[in-house]
Amino acid sequence: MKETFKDVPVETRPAPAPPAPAALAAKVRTLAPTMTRSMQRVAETVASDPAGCAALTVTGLAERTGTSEATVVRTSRLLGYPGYRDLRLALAALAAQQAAGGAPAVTADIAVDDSLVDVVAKLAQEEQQCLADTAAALDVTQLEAAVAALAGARRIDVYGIGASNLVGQDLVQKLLRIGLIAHAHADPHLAVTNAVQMRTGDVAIAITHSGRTTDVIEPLRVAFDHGATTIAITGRPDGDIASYADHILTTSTARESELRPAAMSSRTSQLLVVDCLFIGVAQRTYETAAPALSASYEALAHRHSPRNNQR
Amino acid sequence: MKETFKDVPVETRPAPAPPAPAALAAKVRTLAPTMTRSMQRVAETVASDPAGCAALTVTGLAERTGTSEATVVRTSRLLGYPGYRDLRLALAALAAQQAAGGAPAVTADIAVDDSLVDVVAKLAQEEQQCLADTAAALDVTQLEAAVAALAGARRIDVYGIGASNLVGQDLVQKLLRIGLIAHAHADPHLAVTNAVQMRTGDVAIAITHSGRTTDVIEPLRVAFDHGATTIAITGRPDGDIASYADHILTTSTARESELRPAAMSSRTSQLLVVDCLFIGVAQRTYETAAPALSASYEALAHRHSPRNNQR
DNA sequence: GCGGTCGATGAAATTACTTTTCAAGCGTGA
DNA sequence: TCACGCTTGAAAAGTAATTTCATCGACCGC
Repeated sequence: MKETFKDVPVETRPAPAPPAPAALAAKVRTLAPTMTRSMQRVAETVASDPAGCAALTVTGLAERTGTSEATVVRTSRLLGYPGYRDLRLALAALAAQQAAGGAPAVTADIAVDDSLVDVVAKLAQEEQQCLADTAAALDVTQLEAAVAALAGARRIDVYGIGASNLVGQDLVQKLLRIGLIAHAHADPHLAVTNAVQMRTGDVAIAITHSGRTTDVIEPLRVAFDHGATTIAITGRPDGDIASYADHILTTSTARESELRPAAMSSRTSQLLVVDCLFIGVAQRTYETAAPALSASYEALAHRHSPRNNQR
Repeated sequence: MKETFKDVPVETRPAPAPPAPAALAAKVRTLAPTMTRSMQRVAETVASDPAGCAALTVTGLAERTGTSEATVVRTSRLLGYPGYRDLRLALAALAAQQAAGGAPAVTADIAVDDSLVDVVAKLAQEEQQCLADTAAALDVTQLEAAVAALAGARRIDVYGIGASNLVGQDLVQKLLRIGLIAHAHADPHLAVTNAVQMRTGDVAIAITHSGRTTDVIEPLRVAFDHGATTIAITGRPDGDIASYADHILTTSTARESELRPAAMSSRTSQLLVVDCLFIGVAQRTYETAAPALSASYEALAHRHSPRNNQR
């Protein structure tokens, strides 16, 4: 593990510094005059194409520069490294830095003629931003209240339409896993019909990005009127839905473009909120949640083909 | 753009993928389950301290991880590098990138007694990481092929169970919006029944995190046998499902804790992949997709309560 | 101009590191 | 319990890096 501190050769240069990472080009220029011709060739090659040289062995680089291995090693020493091996590592690092610096953050909208590589990068970037925004904007007090209500709920109904319905189903799947009684409703009529049954001690959750989806507001209102605790997960805390929600969890809204419907970012945001709700509830009902979680995991085991899988 | 040709003749690896620079952490997590214990130790060490490991020789790293040189080399291979030497270079590059990027990203597991503030922060952080990992590890070539298949598909069937089913539904909702014919199947029997109808020109997509969910593999196999183009979205590209998939899109795997089932990160990852697929398809069918998108938006307008709505 | 000295240089020897091989160990399922 | 197969590290084999050393050529004094 110790580094080789072999006799520092003739090294009269002022290079007591640890091997430089990015200052390599500068060092080459500084030291060039003191170098012999062959060494200059090596140094120059290395400085002009770090990435390419990093892929080469001593022999390879010697060949490419038309010199010998010994010369390459000597040059490495002169540049401040213990040997070529270390110069090579520094070269790889430098190349990575250059590559990273060269690729500026992608913030532009996704365009029709973007390459798939760009699409992947931009989508990931935007969804990450969306998560960060959501986390920052989430009102923990409201979340706390919502979690408390859920943890003690006799029955939980979730209303959502379209993409929001999927989020609702996700939440319901999770809640069921920890032994709570939850239902997701997609059909507005059935949702209202069921909402009539809700009463104090029950919890109704409405998920709507716009905060104005009547098909979702209506059942929440009914549940609210019947005394259930109501929670709204929406991007518009000032929307119509606010009137009937005891607790409001705000999701973030990213700008949407033609190709990127708002559904995408709202979904990401909603899912984070839903996950937070779930974890919060699981924490508060840990005594029953933990065994329920492992039980549901066990129950699924036979659904997988048996394979060698040590873990 | 110049590559070293020296390793071309060897090529015993079925992995034409060039060793990834930044996707290393993601790769470690994705492949961790398939690794043996000692290899996991090595992979973990390497992923958690690239800079430190880059300074070590095989022997040094073997010592540090309490394993042997052979194991280190084996791990390097598994991660997609020709040998340790190249892994080391990648490590140096990664360290440089990290140093430049700055963000160290501390991620502790979510604990039972974490406050909700912590829960929100940790969840957001983990899901962001998951997105970044997925984007880094996604094989764009495979994605390209999958998009091409979808864009020209006569009919698209999506198979998924549980949380993966929701992802499938999300994809289907989006595809329907741009005028494609898509169905999501949750019932395994119906899925197989429908899969029998598939033929050349149709596309079947299976979504399973484990890659071993028989209820999902079976319909994909049937569709595959009937000549449909098959796509697998899975966290285990080496799973059973690979045999019946023309194109494999790999999702990333975050470590799961008791409170945070794998379903959470796999869902995030799957959704990103699905979004990429969708955008890709929308780009390629822009002529028809754009009007379809605005049409579906218009159609929903009356479902919202009329309100002053600036946007 | 000639011989000597000295630095530069690469070939070859040496050493350090990497990779491969192989047999022992260990868990698993019959 | 045994046999099988996978995991694993020790050591052999191989490869790359470093050092040594002899050669070469240039410069300089004689």
